[in-house]
Amino acid sequence: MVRKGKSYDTKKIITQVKNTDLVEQKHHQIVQAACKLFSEKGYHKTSLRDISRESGINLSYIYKYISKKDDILYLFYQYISKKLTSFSDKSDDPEFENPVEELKSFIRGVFEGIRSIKGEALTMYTECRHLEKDSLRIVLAEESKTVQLIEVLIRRGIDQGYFHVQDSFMAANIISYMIPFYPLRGWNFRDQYSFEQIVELTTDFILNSLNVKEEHK
Amino acid sequence: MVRKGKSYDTKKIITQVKNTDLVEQKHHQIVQAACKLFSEKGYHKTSLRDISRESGINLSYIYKYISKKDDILYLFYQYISKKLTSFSDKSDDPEFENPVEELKSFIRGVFEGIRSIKGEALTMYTECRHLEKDSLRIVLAEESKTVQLIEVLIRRGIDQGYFHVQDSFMAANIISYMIPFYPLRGWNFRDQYSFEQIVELTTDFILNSLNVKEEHK
Amino acid sequence: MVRKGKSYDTKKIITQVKNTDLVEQKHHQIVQAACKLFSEKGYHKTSLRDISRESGINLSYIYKYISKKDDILYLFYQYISKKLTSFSDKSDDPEFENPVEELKSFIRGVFEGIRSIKGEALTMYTECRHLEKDSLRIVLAEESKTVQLIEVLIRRGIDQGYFHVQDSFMAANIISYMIPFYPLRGWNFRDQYSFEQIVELTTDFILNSLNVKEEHK
Amino acid sequence: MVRKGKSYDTKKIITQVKNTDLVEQKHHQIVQAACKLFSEKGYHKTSLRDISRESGINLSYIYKYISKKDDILYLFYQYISKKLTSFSDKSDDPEFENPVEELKSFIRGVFEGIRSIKGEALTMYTECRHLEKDSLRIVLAEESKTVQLIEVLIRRGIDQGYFHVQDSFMAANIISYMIPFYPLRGWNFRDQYSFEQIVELTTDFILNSLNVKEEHK
DNA sequence: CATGAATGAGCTTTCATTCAT
DNA sequence: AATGAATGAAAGCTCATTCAT
Repeated sequence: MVRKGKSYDTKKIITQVKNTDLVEQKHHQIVQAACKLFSEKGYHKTSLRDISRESGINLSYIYKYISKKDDILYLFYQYISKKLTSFSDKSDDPEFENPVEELKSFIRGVFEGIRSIKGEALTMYTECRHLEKDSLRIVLAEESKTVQLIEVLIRRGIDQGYFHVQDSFMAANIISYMIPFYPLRGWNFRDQYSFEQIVELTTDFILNSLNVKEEHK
Repeated sequence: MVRKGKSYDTKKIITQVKNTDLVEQKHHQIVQAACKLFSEKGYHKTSLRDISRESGINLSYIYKYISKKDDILYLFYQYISKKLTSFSDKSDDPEFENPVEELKSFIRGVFEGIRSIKGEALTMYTECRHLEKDSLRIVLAEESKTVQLIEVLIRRGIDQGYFHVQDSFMAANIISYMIPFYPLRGWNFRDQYSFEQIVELTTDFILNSLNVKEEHK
Repeated sequence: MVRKGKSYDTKKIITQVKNTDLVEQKHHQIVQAACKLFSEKGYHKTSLRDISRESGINLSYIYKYISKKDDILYLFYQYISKKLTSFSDKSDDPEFENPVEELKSFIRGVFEGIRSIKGEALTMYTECRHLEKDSLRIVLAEESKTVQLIEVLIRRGIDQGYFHVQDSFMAANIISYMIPFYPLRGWNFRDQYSFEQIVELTTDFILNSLNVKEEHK
Repeated sequence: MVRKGKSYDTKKIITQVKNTDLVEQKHHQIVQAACKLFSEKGYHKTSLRDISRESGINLSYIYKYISKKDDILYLFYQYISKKLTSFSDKSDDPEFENPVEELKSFIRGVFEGIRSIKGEALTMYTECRHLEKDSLRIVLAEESKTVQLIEVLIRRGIDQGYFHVQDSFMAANIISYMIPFYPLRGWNFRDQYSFEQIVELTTDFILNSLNVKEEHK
């Protein structure tokens, strides 16, 4: 039951500079600065002057590569989204023994990935409501894709008799919602568990919820 | 294993007016306005002028009851926190048949509660990082209390043989993390499931994860 | 043939301060500054900082009394318009011997008036195209009124046999167009004629154009 | 009484490129763009970027042909001035029956001419005060020439007994001031008169003011 | 001859906050 | 207790202009 088949377009940011390579490079510089600053003080408290200073690009010149501040937030999201997607996209990986293994690998992958960008991830989940309508839709669509990916995996697991759940789509939603658990809730237990333990416990929690038999874990 | 024994102090907001009743009343007015405005446009885009207008309290006069804008964010959190706590605090409820029933009732309670303040809840989870260090610590401590509450419940369930989990504290953390699932992720499925269904499916997911036997559900 | 009977509304400038007297006083201060600065360097080259400095009103505070820079241009026009109207409005004057005398008095009145605000008058005729649509309409309507006033005078003159022209409305337009002749073209002859001479010669020119007989002049 | 014998120098715009033909060609391109843009939004609201885009000349490259933005305004004036002059310069025309006919033809000529460049004409009269001192002097000198031309015509008419005025120079000034009557005041009657009517009525007005006898009109 | 990269200065506007009454 | 007047600082954005190739 894979729902939603919308086309997930990417919004093009209007730049005055045509040279695509350059644009990409500058955008990268800007995003790097944004990552740091947004993580430190959030989107609203980060001024374009801050970004200019941090990125080393002259304030007015930044406007050759974006057309408004909001574009930077979107750029930031694009960048983080891509990273997140790369963590969960294991299409090129070796075949898995079974869906349980695959899910475990998936969870570990995204947890490790998201841990590597902890600050940014927090920012991401925290500032997304300030995206413009357009950008927000695109970002959410991206998230939707992850949910679909998980659902496919779950359905396969169900078909093969490993998972037992009432509703694969809702399960997928919940699991995808678990992804930023570590950066968002870490503060409450980070000093009591190692990262390894957290992954393990969370994975166990999820597998249980999918009614995976003990012997398949 | 109930960890953390910190004293959860409440930060006193420095006011120029001493009459406690009055302070409380004005704070209430301010928070009411804040709730509406923060939900609409977020903390940063809400100006004190907006709050003054919405609350009907003269702009300068507001400063008799707070000392900086951040105080209002904190006030807002205090208010929402209390609401959230009230949803989960069932100490005065009738005895439950068993921990499973109790957990189910708890989940339903908080889901319904949080649904009733959807806008504010979203704001809460989204703007909390902009609290000042002090305020943030207090708010997080409040959250911690909920986790503890859940953990107690889980441990009771384990003792009575209903739940089977490796680590009750982590389980409690995850479950508490699930609380704002509905307002935060609703956008992806709100049009496909009724609220009832969502509660049911989520509950089922959680009970599974706690290895509740089918006959006890 | 008095055409155009539109209602000439005045646009209210949106201020945050309610006290009408104060608003009027501050507006006056602002306009005084604007008069000077606009005359010196025109509307666009005058910054709000300039106006703040010149008027002695704090930059941000100015915005309590206007809502955008354009408002100041409009305020300036209102002010000058009123002055101009006062020059041409001789309704309270003693009865004139005949329309010729009345016209002569009118011309002298506006010439003297406009001369007294020379700098501003120039600015007025020069920057009006930068008014917003709304404001422009109002200002032009004001001008229209002057034309009507003149037309009435001419028609009376025609009826009484003093003037002889094909089209009173067009004549009125031309005469009204002559009003800023002195400030706009003065540069070409100001050093060769006294103000008196200019008034006299222009008046003569106009009376001729209306075919006033030599004995009536 | 032809006064003013100043030498009407043309200000040379300092260009980095020496090739005169090229300079002229580029200047032409620039002016074409300026005409359009100034008419649309005025001098100050037109940026060099706009001009670059409209003219198709690279922004930095424009600076090889001018040295500051003001130069473009001056270029614009030169261009329009030349056009205006061409409208009034009928030296190569067939001989006229008499000065009345000549004046009538002159008026019609400039009215038609100015009508053909209405937008630019309005801009011209509206933005001229923003010219730099130097440029302004030159432009005004150019206008002075027109006045002289008219004065010569009037004096001839006086000598031949067609016109009767006190002061030919002032009359010439007034008539020259009438030239932009149509573009500047058109808004007040353009929908009530045809262009033909306006020319006719204005001409009549002027002839009257010069005391031309009815039989000579 | 022609272009893209880059900059400094400045503009309008908004805001949190304080002062005086 | 309550209000209106007033301010300094900064934000987002645009522009004329220059540099380097």
